Amino acid sequence: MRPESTTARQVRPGGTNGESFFVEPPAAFDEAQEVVGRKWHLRIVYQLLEHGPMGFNALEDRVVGVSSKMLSESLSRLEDDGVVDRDLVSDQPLRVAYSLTERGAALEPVVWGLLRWSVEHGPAEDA
Amino acid sequence: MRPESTTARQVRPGGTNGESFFVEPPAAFDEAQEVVGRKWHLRIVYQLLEHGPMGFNALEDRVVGVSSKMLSESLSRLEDDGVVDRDLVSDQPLRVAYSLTERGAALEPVVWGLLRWSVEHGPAEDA
DNA sequence: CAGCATCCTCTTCGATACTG
DNA sequence: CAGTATCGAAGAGGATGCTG
Repeated sequence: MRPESTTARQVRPGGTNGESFFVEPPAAFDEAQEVVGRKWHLRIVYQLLEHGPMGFNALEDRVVGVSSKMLSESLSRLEDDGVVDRDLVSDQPLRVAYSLTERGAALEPVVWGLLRWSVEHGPAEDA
Repeated sequence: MRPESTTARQVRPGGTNGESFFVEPPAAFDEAQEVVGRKWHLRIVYQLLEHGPMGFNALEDRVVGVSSKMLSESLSRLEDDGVVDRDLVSDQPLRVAYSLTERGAALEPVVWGLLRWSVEHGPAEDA
């Protein structure tokens, strides 16, 4: 499960885990949280993974509880982050299609991992 | 990669994905985000995964940038969420050890998945 | 259909200082 | 060593209403 074969950048400084104190790559967590830490992002990605490209209102229907403002804002951010693509389908009537980029689609294992975790290791019953 | 064999609860209502519009389980995302959505949680879990149980100050040193206040607050939450355990090691001098619960350790694939994703599908160069 | 503008509130996080 | 108290700034997110 460990990313032994990293391509772009490295997670670990070296192969060995000596006494010499190495730290996590803070930037990696920041990037991850930009996507995974915001309330609607993961839910949007999930819907696009499951059902493929769709329009604004289709998303609004499927992403339970989202308002048009939050959906719009989230989609803009996800676009900026290179996770979703927005394509103009037609002008009259106005129709757009949101889809996942390659970067976005690459989130699939993460989304499923998270869902699996929630399902299999439910909330702590005690508190 | 899909959670075909769920034990506790179900992600999908049925086996079939008909026209009849099913939605994601909102609660699952909420739980996930309680852990993954807060700034320090994932970084703390990461350190405990990598280095095993450790004390408060060891964590403070390893989790780059965290203050004692945020670390304390985060650990309390993670304890409440059943992700980390706090064990009193000795009274004089005061020593505690934080470790992952089973639920916490089960986050390993998610943490690695997220890190892999950041590393392999780096930030969008364009914007 | 596919959004944006405003306003408002609640939470999160950081800085700083202090305690058993 | 292992935390807590207090303060303040920033941002996320919701409600509502309007636009091309």
